[in-house]
Amino acid sequence: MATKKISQAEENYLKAIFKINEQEGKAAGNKAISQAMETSAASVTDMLRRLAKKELINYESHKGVTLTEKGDRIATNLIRKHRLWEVFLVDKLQFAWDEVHPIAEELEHIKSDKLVTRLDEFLGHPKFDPHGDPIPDADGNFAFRQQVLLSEVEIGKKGTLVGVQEHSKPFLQYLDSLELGLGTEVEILERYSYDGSMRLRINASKEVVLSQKVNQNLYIKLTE
Amino acid sequence: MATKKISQAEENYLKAIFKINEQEGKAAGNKAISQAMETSAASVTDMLRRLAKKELINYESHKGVTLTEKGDRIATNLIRKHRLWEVFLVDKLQFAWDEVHPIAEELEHIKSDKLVTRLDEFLGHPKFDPHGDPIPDADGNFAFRQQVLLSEVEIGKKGTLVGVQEHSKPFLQYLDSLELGLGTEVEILERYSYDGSMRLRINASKEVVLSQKVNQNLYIKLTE
DNA sequence: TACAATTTTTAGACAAATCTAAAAAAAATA
DNA sequence: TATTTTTTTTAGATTTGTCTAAAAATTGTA
Ligand SMILES: [Mn+2]
Ligand SMILES: [Mn+2]
Ligand SMILES: [Mn+2]
Ligand SMILES: [Mn+2]
Repeated sequence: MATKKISQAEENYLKAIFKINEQEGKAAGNKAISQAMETSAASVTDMLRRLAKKELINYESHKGVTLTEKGDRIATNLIRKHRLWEVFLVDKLQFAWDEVHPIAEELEHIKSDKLVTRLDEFLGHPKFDPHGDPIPDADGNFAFRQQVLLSEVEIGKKGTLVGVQEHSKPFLQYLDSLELGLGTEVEILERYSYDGSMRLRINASKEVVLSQKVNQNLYIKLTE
Repeated sequence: MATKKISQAEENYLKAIFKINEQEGKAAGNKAISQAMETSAASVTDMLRRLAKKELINYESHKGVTLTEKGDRIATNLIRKHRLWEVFLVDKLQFAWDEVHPIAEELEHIKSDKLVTRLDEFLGHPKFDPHGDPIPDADGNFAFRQQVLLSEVEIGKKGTLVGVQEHSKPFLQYLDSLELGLGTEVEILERYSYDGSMRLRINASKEVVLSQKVNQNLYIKLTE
């Protein structure tokens, strides 16, 4: 019954399964996992068997996997650690939001509950990470925030940029070049139905035009 | 020529070899390494072959090992990271000096030069860690400090506690219970030749008696 | 429903890091 | 120097995490 040791590789799989379950709203297939982990399908089958033996996932051949309660707790805690470290890197060490992910990918595996507690405290119990993603609390509860994709917002409305759907370096750097970041105020001026692009005023001054690809990846919190 | 990837296990061996070389002032034997790493002698032989193939150590069967320049650079950088993280844990997250070692043992393996640079800056370029051990700079140079073992100090002399030889949790906790920490002022009042114990005044007030075992593990910087 | 495409599993291998038991080499000692 | 003790290496296994190629199962489509 003693909780067996969980390797870094196993932890990464659990996190990947958690995210696929969340995004697709259903059991994660071998294919999706192998893509997320950038490994072969055969490796995934091997690992799923190991995780099932440790009772971290619910697994039946050819049926896709979900996390057990134990697996869910571990995955949620990893996400908590990952996002707290990202906040540390940006807020305390002045990293840019496009450079923190790979470092947090390593830091999330440091095993010390006290470290997480103290870090959370040190950072002032942040509720969202540098990309606007919610940081689960110690019990695994994610903060909820009312938000809409920019692509869904009507003309004339105003709001604040609170999150990004995409996390890639090129995307984040493109936003930087437009001076768009979390907290930026936006007002929708126009929408071009031809290609789904939109014209906005940002921070009550400059105007920018965003392609559909971009405005489908930005989360806005509407003003009132 | 491209620097091959170095595993966490390999890094830990390099650090152990560095420390044995330093402490014993000569090539590290298989036995000493296996004790430091808490592994079998056979595992050490295996690993030494791997490290030699990667040109990180100078190794000839039955002759003991030393680090190559490459190996030395890696070991020194690990020590730098380990000690910087210990400072972070104590100074920023309020950990006690007896709890940080195992966590730093994991944190030292995070691979990002920028992270080390930024952390060092954030901490104000500390020269010594929470145990008084010198933190090598980015070029691998260790700060030097004039210090003596308490057991060598003559009666009547005064000084400041600047370092500990032993790092074990029980030892550090015992010092805490005596209210002895880095920076504590000590004055040598008496030395009992029978068992090598010493009577001291600390911080110009309380008196304590320390056994030889203790006073052979404390480094003092003499006043003047 | 039958065939084709896709997904998943199996079989067989490999590198890394470890182990135990036994053999070989070096060091200590009588 | 000869013998004993200690250290180091070898031999042979094991676990973890990965791979490729091929087989089996499932899903999609004509
Ligand atoms: Mn990770
Ligand atoms: Mn993030
Ligand atoms: Mn370590
Ligand atoms: Mn230390």
